[in-house]
Amino acid sequence: MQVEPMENLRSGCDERRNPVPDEEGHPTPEEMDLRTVLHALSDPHRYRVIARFLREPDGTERTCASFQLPVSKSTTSHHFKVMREAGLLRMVDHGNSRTAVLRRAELDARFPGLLDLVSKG
Amino acid sequence: MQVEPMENLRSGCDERRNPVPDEEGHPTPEEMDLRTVLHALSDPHRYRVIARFLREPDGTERTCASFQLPVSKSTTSHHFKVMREAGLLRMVDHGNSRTAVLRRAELDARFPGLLDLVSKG
DNA sequence: CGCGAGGTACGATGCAAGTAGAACCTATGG
DNA sequence: CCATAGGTTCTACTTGCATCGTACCTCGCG
Repeated sequence: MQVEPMENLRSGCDERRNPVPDEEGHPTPEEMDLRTVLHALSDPHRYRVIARFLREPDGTERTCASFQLPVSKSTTSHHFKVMREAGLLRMVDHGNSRTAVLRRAELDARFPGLLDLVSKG
Repeated sequence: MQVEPMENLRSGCDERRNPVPDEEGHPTPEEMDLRTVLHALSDPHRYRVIARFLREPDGTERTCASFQLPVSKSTTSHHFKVMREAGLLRMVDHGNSRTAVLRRAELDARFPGLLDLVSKG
């Protein structure tokens, strides 16, 4: 149950098994709303997830369960849905499980400095 | 009975810079918490107030009522209290009324880039 | 001196959001 | 082929928060 890096580097049209990312509720950078992102980050559990992603190399994939949030499985899923719909995370289907990836480059381009604030926290 | 007679600090009505931040519940930059600030900004009304401040010259003072938020007087006061306690605004006593000032320089130093995001919004 | 304007404090209320349990889904692996 | 792991969805509960009305405060001004 360890985290495999998998080297999922989104270079150009890198698509694993998920041809259309937007169909799963991922907003494009233009669709991202700052207030929605701020609200997503204002929750302690979600903030912690993003902060932890920021301490790891770019492109790191992690399962929702690997964060071991002190909440139930369904609540964890809810929080990841909020972050996904805000544009913070991208969910990648891996068959058996799904992993989350911080949309770092897109967020840095859309909201410059925001992730830096979180990483400095 | 419920109102503590805090010492009256205004020796001059046109006193702009308040040298003592903590007396009225203003956090120091070190006391500011990013999550608290993000939560304060995630509300549409509060976001609008900050965004409007950012369109005006630095140091601009405005009364709470001047924003004409589509909410009641007590709700407006509540929102300004949230922003004040988060560190976004500084309330300045002017005897008859009070004005709010965006703590721009302090926020820029404490959370670099945050206000820029709001102004680009 | 009382009145009004601008704000704050408090209690109540209604809705949004966090939370959990249970049922369900999908792919992997024995 | 079923058991299991990891996630999602549904429903329900509960907490938090925005909202409002009311009461009250503090000036400044008739």
